[in-house]
Amino acid sequence: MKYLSRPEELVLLTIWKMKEEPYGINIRKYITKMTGKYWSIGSIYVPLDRLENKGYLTSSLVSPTSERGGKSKRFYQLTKEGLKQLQEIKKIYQAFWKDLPDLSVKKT
Amino acid sequence: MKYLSRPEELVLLTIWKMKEEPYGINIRKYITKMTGKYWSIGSIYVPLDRLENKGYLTSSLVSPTSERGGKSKRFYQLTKEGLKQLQEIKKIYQAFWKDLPDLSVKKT
DNA sequence: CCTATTAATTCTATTATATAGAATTTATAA
DNA sequence: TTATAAATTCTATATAATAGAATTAATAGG
Repeated sequence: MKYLSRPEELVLLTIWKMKEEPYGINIRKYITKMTGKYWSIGSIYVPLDRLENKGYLTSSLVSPTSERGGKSKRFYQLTKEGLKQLQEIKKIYQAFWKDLPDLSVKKT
Repeated sequence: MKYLSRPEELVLLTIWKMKEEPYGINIRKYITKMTGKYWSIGSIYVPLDRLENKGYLTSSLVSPTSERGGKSKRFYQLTKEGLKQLQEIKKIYQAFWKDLPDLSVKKT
Protein backbone atom coordinates (compact mmCIF):
# COMPACT_ATOMS: atom_id res chain seq x y z
CA MET A 1 0.00 0.00 0.00
CA LYS A 2 1.08 3.53 -0.72
CA TYR A 3 -0.26 4.55 2.62
CA LEU A 4 -1.30 2.84 5.79
CA SER A 5 -4.31 0.68 5.13
CA ARG A 6 -7.38 1.38 7.17
CA PRO A 7 -6.81 -1.41 9.72
CA GLU A 8 -3.19 -0.34 10.08
CA GLU A 9 -4.27 3.24 10.59
CA LEU A 10 -6.77 2.31 13.29
CA VAL A 11 -4.28 0.08 15.09
CA LEU A 12 -1.58 2.73 15.08
CA LEU A 13 -3.93 5.45 16.21
CA THR A 14 -5.20 3.26 18.99
CA ILE A 15 -1.71 2.59 20.26
CA TRP A 16 -0.87 6.24 20.02
CA LYS A 17 -3.94 7.26 22.01
CA MET A 18 -4.11 4.45 24.48
CA LYS A 19 -3.56 5.24 28.10
CA GLU A 20 -4.18 1.73 29.39
CA GLU A 21 -1.96 -1.21 28.54
CA PRO A 22 -1.41 -1.26 24.76
CA TYR A 23 -1.59 -4.96 23.98
CA GLY A 24 -3.54 -6.98 21.45
CA ILE A 25 -6.67 -7.71 23.39
CA ASN A 26 -7.06 -4.13 24.60
CA ILE A 27 -6.43 -2.76 21.16
CA ARG A 28 -9.10 -5.02 19.78
CA LYS A 29 -11.50 -3.98 22.50
CA TYR A 30 -10.93 -0.32 21.79
CA ILE A 31 -11.35 -0.61 18.05
CA THR A 32 -14.46 -2.70 18.46
CA LYS A 33 -15.97 -0.13 20.79
CA MET A 34 -15.10 2.79 18.57
CA THR A 35 -16.32 1.28 15.32
CA GLY A 36 -19.23 -0.73 16.60
CA LYS A 37 -18.16 -3.62 14.37
CA TYR A 38 -16.83 -7.08 14.91
CA TRP A 39 -13.06 -7.47 14.57
CA SER A 40 -11.69 -10.96 14.57
CA ILE A 41 -8.54 -11.76 16.49
CA GLY A 42 -6.59 -12.05 13.28
CA SER A 43 -7.78 -8.73 11.99
CA ILE A 44 -5.91 -7.09 14.84
CA TYR A 45 -2.86 -9.29 15.24
CA VAL A 46 -2.02 -9.60 11.57
CA PRO A 47 -1.69 -5.84 11.07
CA LEU A 48 0.17 -5.55 14.38
CA ASP A 49 2.67 -8.00 13.07
CA ARG A 50 3.05 -6.31 9.75
CA LEU A 51 3.41 -2.90 11.29
CA GLU A 52 6.17 -4.21 13.49
CA ASN A 53 7.92 -5.78 10.51
CA LYS A 54 7.74 -2.50 8.67
CA GLY A 55 9.30 -0.75 11.63
CA TYR A 56 6.28 1.30 12.60
CA LEU A 57 5.91 -0.44 15.93
CA THR A 58 8.11 -2.10 18.48
CA SER A 59 6.92 -4.54 21.08
CA SER A 60 8.02 -6.31 24.20
CA LEU A 61 6.58 -8.99 26.41
CA VAL A 62 5.81 -7.81 29.90
CA SER A 63 6.22 -10.04 32.92
CA PRO A 64 2.83 -11.15 34.11
CA THR A 65 1.21 -9.58 37.14
CA SER A 66 -0.47 -11.99 39.51
CA GLU A 67 -3.93 -12.06 38.03
CA ARG A 68 -5.51 -15.27 36.91
CA GLY A 69 -3.02 -17.06 34.69
CA GLY A 70 -2.43 -16.52 31.02
CA LYS A 71 0.22 -15.85 28.48
CA SER A 72 2.33 -12.74 28.77
CA LYS A 73 1.03 -9.59 27.22
CA ARG A 74 2.90 -7.99 24.40
CA PHE A 75 2.98 -4.23 24.69
CA TYR A 76 3.34 -2.10 21.60
CA GLN A 77 4.81 1.29 21.07
CA LEU A 78 4.97 3.54 18.05
CA THR A 79 8.31 4.24 16.45
CA LYS A 80 9.34 7.48 14.89
CA GLU A 81 8.62 5.94 11.50
CA GLY A 82 5.14 4.89 12.61
CA LEU A 83 4.42 8.40 13.67
CA LYS A 84 5.64 9.68 10.35
CA GLN A 85 3.16 7.45 8.56
CA LEU A 86 0.34 8.78 10.67
CA GLN A 87 1.40 12.30 9.87
CA GLU A 88 1.46 11.48 6.20
CA ILE A 89 -2.05 10.08 6.00
CA LYS A 90 -3.29 12.90 8.15
CA LYS A 91 -1.95 15.32 5.58
CA ILE A 92 -3.51 13.39 2.71
CA TYR A 93 -6.73 13.08 4.58
CA GLN A 94 -7.00 16.77 5.23
CA ALA A 95 -6.24 17.69 1.64
CA PHE A 96 -8.92 15.39 0.32
CA TRP A 97 -11.59 16.07 2.87
CA LYS A 98 -11.42 19.79 3.09
CA ASP A 99 -13.72 21.92 0.96
CA LEU A 100 -15.95 18.95 0.49
CA PRO A 101 -19.50 19.61 -0.59
CA ASP A 102 -21.81 18.70 2.25
CA LEU A 103 -21.99 14.95 2.53
CA SER A 104 -25.48 15.05 3.94
CA VAL A 105 -26.89 16.38 0.67
CA LYS A 106 -27.10 14.50 -2.59
CA LYS A 107 -25.37 16.25 -5.48
CA THR A 108 -27.75 16.77 -8.42
CA MET B 1 -13.05 -4.50 3.89
CA LYS B 2 -15.23 -3.26 6.71
CA TYR B 3 -14.88 0.21 5.33
CA LEU B 4 -13.80 1.75 2.08
CA SER B 5 -10.18 0.98 1.43
CA ARG B 6 -7.87 3.94 1.02
CA PRO B 7 -7.83 3.90 -2.79
CA GLU B 8 -11.60 3.55 -2.83
CA GLU B 9 -11.91 6.45 -0.45
CA LEU B 10 -9.70 8.68 -2.56
CA VAL B 11 -11.51 7.77 -5.75
CA LEU B 12 -14.93 8.43 -4.28
CA LEU B 13 -13.87 11.70 -2.72
CA THR B 14 -12.36 12.81 -5.99
CA ILE B 15 -15.57 12.11 -7.86
CA TRP B 16 -17.56 13.87 -5.20
CA LYS B 17 -15.39 16.98 -5.37
CA MET B 18 -14.64 17.11 -9.03
CA LYS B 19 -15.99 19.98 -11.03
CA GLU B 20 -14.38 19.01 -14.31
CA GLU B 21 -15.26 15.85 -16.18
CA PRO B 22 -15.18 12.93 -13.74
CA TYR B 23 -13.63 10.19 -15.84
CA GLY B 24 -10.74 7.82 -15.26
CA ILE B 25 -7.88 9.87 -16.61
CA ASN B 26 -8.95 13.01 -14.81
CA ILE B 27 -9.48 11.16 -11.58
CA ARG B 28 -6.02 9.72 -11.84
CA LYS B 29 -4.58 13.13 -12.58
CA TYR B 30 -6.26 14.64 -9.56
CA ILE B 31 -5.20 11.91 -7.16
CA THR B 32 -1.64 12.03 -8.45
CA LYS B 33 -1.51 15.76 -7.96
CA MET B 34 -3.00 15.64 -4.50
CA THR B 35 -0.84 12.82 -3.18
CA GLY B 36 2.36 13.54 -5.06
CA LYS B 37 2.72 9.84 -5.78
CA TYR B 38 2.59 7.68 -8.85
CA TRP B 39 -0.69 5.89 -9.46
CA SER B 40 -0.76 3.32 -12.20
CA ILE B 41 -3.71 3.12 -14.56
CA GLY B 42 -4.91 -0.04 -12.91
CA SER B 43 -4.75 1.43 -9.44
CA ILE B 44 -7.50 3.82 -10.48
CA TYR B 45 -9.62 1.73 -12.83
CA VAL B 46 -9.74 -1.37 -10.69
CA PRO B 47 -11.25 0.42 -7.70
CA LEU B 48 -13.59 2.33 -10.02
CA ASP B 49 -14.85 -0.95 -11.29
CA ARG B 50 -15.28 -2.44 -7.89
CA LEU B 51 -17.04 0.61 -6.54
CA GLU B 52 -19.47 0.45 -9.39
CA ASN B 53 -20.11 -3.24 -8.78
CA LYS B 54 -20.78 -2.52 -5.15
CA GLY B 55 -23.28 0.11 -6.12
CA TYR B 56 -21.33 3.09 -4.84
CA LEU B 57 -20.91 4.58 -8.28
CA THR B 58 -22.76 4.63 -11.57
CA SER B 59 -21.22 5.44 -14.90
CA SER B 60 -22.08 6.22 -18.47
CA LEU B 61 -20.16 6.70 -21.65
CA VAL B 62 -20.34 10.17 -23.09
CA SER B 63 -20.35 10.83 -26.79
CA PRO B 64 -16.98 12.17 -27.87
CA THR B 65 -16.45 15.83 -28.57
CA SER B 66 -14.37 16.64 -31.63
CA GLU B 67 -10.93 16.68 -30.06
CA ARG B 68 -8.16 14.52 -31.36
CA GLY B 69 -9.52 11.00 -31.55
CA GLY B 70 -9.82 8.50 -28.80
CA LYS B 71 -12.16 6.20 -27.01
CA SER B 72 -15.25 7.57 -25.30
CA LYS B 73 -14.92 8.81 -21.77
CA ARG B 74 -16.79 7.11 -19.00
CA PHE B 75 -18.21 9.57 -16.51
CA TYR B 76 -18.80 8.51 -12.95
CA GLN B 77 -21.28 9.67 -10.38
CA LEU B 78 -21.73 8.81 -6.74
CA THR B 79 -24.82 6.94 -5.66
CA LYS B 80 -26.64 7.43 -2.40
CA GLU B 81 -24.92 4.30 -1.12
CA GLY B 82 -21.52 5.65 -2.07
CA LEU B 83 -22.24 8.80 -0.17
CA LYS B 84 -23.28 6.76 2.83
CA GLN B 85 -19.94 4.98 2.82
CA LEU B 86 -18.11 8.28 2.78
CA GLN B 87 -20.20 9.49 5.66
CA GLU B 88 -19.41 6.35 7.58
CA ILE B 89 -15.66 6.56 7.26
CA LYS B 90 -15.82 10.25 8.01
CA LYS B 91 -17.51 9.41 11.28
CA ILE B 92 -14.93 6.74 12.12
CA TYR B 93 -12.13 9.00 11.11
CA GLN B 94 -13.28 11.82 13.33
CA ALA B 95 -13.74 9.56 16.32
CA PHE B 96 -10.26 8.15 16.01
CA TRP B 97 -8.40 11.31 15.18
CA LYS B 98 -9.89 13.66 17.68
CA ASP B 99 -8.18 14.20 21.01
CA LEU B 100 -5.01 12.87 19.54
CA PRO B 101 -1.77 13.71 21.30
CA ASP B 102 0.25 16.00 19.08
CA LEU B 103 1.67 13.98 16.22
CA SER B 104 4.66 16.26 15.87
CA VAL B 105 5.98 15.24 19.27
CA LYS B 106 7.31 11.84 20.17
CA LYS B 107 5.60 10.26 23.15
CA THR B 108 8.09 9.25 25.84
C1' DC C 1 2.39 -31.34 42.26
C1' DC C 2 -0.74 -32.08 38.59
C1' DT C 3 -4.93 -30.69 36.28
C1' DA C 4 -8.49 -27.43 34.91
C1' DT C 5 -9.14 -23.01 33.57
C1' DT C 6 -8.05 -18.68 31.82
C1' DA C 7 -5.70 -15.04 29.16
C1' DA C 8 -3.29 -14.04 25.59
C1' DT C 9 -0.72 -14.72 21.48
C1' DT C 10 0.74 -17.20 17.40
C1' DC C 11 -0.22 -19.49 13.31
C1' DT C 12 -2.34 -20.48 8.95
C1' DA C 13 -5.68 -20.67 5.33
C1' DT C 14 -8.82 -18.28 2.31
C1' DT C 15 -10.71 -14.35 0.19
C1' DA C 16 -10.31 -9.75 -1.30
C1' DT C 17 -7.74 -5.76 -2.71
C1' DA C 18 -3.65 -3.22 -4.64
C1' DT C 19 -0.82 -2.38 -8.27
C1' DA C 20 1.31 -2.46 -12.78
C1' DG C 21 1.17 -2.14 -17.37
C1' DA C 22 -0.01 -4.52 -21.88
C1' DA C 23 -3.75 -4.94 -25.00
C1' DT C 24 -7.58 -3.12 -27.06
C1' DT C 25 -10.88 0.19 -28.77
C1' DT C 26 -12.36 4.14 -31.15
C1' DA C 27 -11.92 8.49 -32.80
C1' DT C 28 -9.59 12.08 -35.91
C1' DA C 29 -5.86 14.01 -38.77
C1' DA C 30 -3.04 13.71 -42.56
C1' DT D 1 -6.57 4.08 -45.27
C1' DT D 2 -3.06 4.54 -42.15
C1' DA D 3 -0.75 6.74 -38.26
C1' DT D 4 -1.54 8.65 -34.04
C1' DA D 5 -3.84 9.83 -29.94
C1' DA D 6 -7.01 9.25 -25.97
C1' DA D 7 -9.10 6.50 -23.22
C1' DT D 8 -10.64 2.20 -21.33
C1' DT D 9 -10.51 -2.72 -20.53
C1' DC D 10 -8.19 -6.69 -19.27
C1' DT D 11 -5.26 -9.69 -16.70
C1' DA D 12 -1.55 -11.24 -13.84
C1' DT D 13 1.02 -10.96 -9.56
C1' DA D 14 1.87 -9.27 -5.01
C1' DT D 15 0.06 -7.77 -0.84
C1' DA D 16 -3.46 -7.21 2.76
C1' DA D 17 -7.92 -8.46 5.19
C1' DT D 18 -10.27 -11.54 7.85
C1' DA D 19 -11.52 -15.57 10.53
C1' DG D 20 -10.76 -18.60 13.89
C1' DA D 21 -8.15 -22.87 15.41
C1' DA D 22 -4.04 -24.08 17.77
C1' DT D 23 -0.75 -23.13 21.03
C1' DT D 24 1.42 -21.21 25.08
C1' DA D 25 2.00 -20.01 29.68
C1' DA D 26 0.33 -18.61 33.87
C1' DT D 27 -2.39 -19.52 38.42
C1' DA D 28 -5.88 -21.70 41.41
C1' DG D 29 -7.58 -25.55 43.70
C1' DG D 30 -7.71 -30.16 44.96
